[in-house]
Amino acid sequence: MLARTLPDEDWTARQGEVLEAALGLLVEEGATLTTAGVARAASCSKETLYKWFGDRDGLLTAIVRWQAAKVKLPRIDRERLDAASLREGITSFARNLLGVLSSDTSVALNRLAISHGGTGLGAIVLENGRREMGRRLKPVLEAGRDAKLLRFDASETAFRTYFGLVVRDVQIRLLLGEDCRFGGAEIAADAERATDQFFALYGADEMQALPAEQNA
Amino acid sequence: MLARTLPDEDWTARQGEVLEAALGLLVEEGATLTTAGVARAASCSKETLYKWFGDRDGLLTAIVRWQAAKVKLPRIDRERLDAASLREGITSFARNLLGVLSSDTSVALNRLAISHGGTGLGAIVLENGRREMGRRLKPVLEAGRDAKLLRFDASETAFRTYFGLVVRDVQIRLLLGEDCRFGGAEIAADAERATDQFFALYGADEMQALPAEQNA
DNA sequence: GCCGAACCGTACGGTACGGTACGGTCGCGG
DNA sequence: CCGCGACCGTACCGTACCGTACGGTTCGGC
Repeated sequence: MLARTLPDEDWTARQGEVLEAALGLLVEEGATLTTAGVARAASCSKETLYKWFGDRDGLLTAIVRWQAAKVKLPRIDRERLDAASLREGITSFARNLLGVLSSDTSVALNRLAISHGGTGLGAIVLENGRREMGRRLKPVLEAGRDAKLLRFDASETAFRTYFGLVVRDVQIRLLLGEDCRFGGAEIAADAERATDQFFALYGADEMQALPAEQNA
Repeated sequence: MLARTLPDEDWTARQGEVLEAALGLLVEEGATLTTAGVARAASCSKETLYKWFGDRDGLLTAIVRWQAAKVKLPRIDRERLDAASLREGITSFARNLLGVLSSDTSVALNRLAISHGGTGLGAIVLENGRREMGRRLKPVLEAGRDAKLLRFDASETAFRTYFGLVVRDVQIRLLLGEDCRFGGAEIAADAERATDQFFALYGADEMQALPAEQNA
C-alpha cells in the first residue's frame, strides 16, 4: 500500500511547535490570523516564518496539513465480522466523525478553507476530511456486504447516505456560528439513530429488525 | 398570517439596484469584496453606501437580507393530500433545496457568513436558510402524519433526517471549492432517491413499497 | 430661474497587514 | 578564540482598503 499520496512532509520539532501554536491561534482568532500574531504566539520571528513556509498561504497550508497528519484514527479491521461487530464498527465511526466535526479545531480549519476561496486549501481539507472518512468506512461497508449483512450497489453512494444521516445539518450550523455544541451523550445517541436508519435502508432483510422512528 | 418575523426592511428601487450589483459582485469576487468595488459596480459613490448602510458590515448584512427576502418559494398547500401529492410535495421541496444550495449565490453567501465569524451574519443566513426550509416543509410532513401517510414523533427530527438524506455532503463540498455542479437531471434523481429513503424510514406501512437501494 | 437635497466621482487620511532588512544572540565546529 | 550559520526581535516599507471630505451635477419644489 502506498504510504500516502501526499508527500508526508516532515517538519522539525521546532517547526512542529510553531505550527501547533499557529493552530491554536487559528482556533481562537479565526480567519483574521496574522503572521505577526503567529510569530508572537510561537516566539519566533516573522523572518523565520517566511524562511520556512515561504508565504502566508504556505503557512496556512502547512497548518492544515499539520492537523490533517495528526488525526490518524485507527482503521477498523474487517476480520471477525458478525452483525454485532459490524454495527459497532459503523456506529463508532459515526461517533468519531461527529466528535471531529464538532471540535473547535475542525470548525476553525473548515472556516479557514472555506473563506479562502479556491487556493487549494479547500481541496486539502476535503481530501483529508470528507474523502479520508470515506476511505475509512467503505472497506467496512463492503465487508458487511460480502458477509450478506448489507445490500447496496455502490459503496460511495451508501457512504454518502450514511454521512448525511450522521451529520445532517450539524456541520453547516456549526460553521455558521450556532453553538449547538453537544457532548458525548448526544453524539452517541445520534450515532445510534443514524446507524438504525442506515440499517433500515441498506441492511439485509434479517438486519432490519429495529424500528426506525425512535427519534431523539 | 404575519408578514414576516423580520422587519422586512423596504429599500428604495435605487438601493435595490445597488444591493443587486453588490450581490453579483460578491458572487464573482468572494469574501474579498470591497466597498470601492461595490460603488464602482453599482455606479454609486462610497459616500452614499456609507450613508445608506452605515458600515461595511451593514452593507454585507443588507446584501444577505436582500437575497433572503428574494427567495420566497411558494409554501405547499396541505389541502387535497393523498399519497401521490404528498410525495410530490416533498420531492419538489428537495429539488428546490438542492437547486438553491448549489447555486453560486448560495455558495457565495454561505462562504461570506462562515468566514465572517460571529457578527450575526451567520445567524441571518441560518435563519433564512436552514430554518426557513424547516418552516416550509414541516407543515407538509405533519399533514402527511395526520393523513396516516407518515409516522414520526418530532417533525423537527424528521425534517433534519430528510435534510441529511437530501443534502448529504453536497453543501460542504461546494463550500470547500469542489465543483460538483450538477444540473436539473441529477438534482431530480437525488430528490427522488432521498424521498424514497425518507419514506422507507418514516412512511406508514403501506407507503414503504419502493425498494430503497436504487442507488444512482 | 433659484434653492436645496440627494447623489456621483474622486481624492485623501488612517490603519492594518504582508513581506523584507538589519542588528543582536546563541550554539557549534575548528 | 574565531567564524559562521540559524534564529529572534524589531523596525521598516509598500500596499490595500475602510471611512470621510469635498467639488460638481441632477432634479424636484417654489
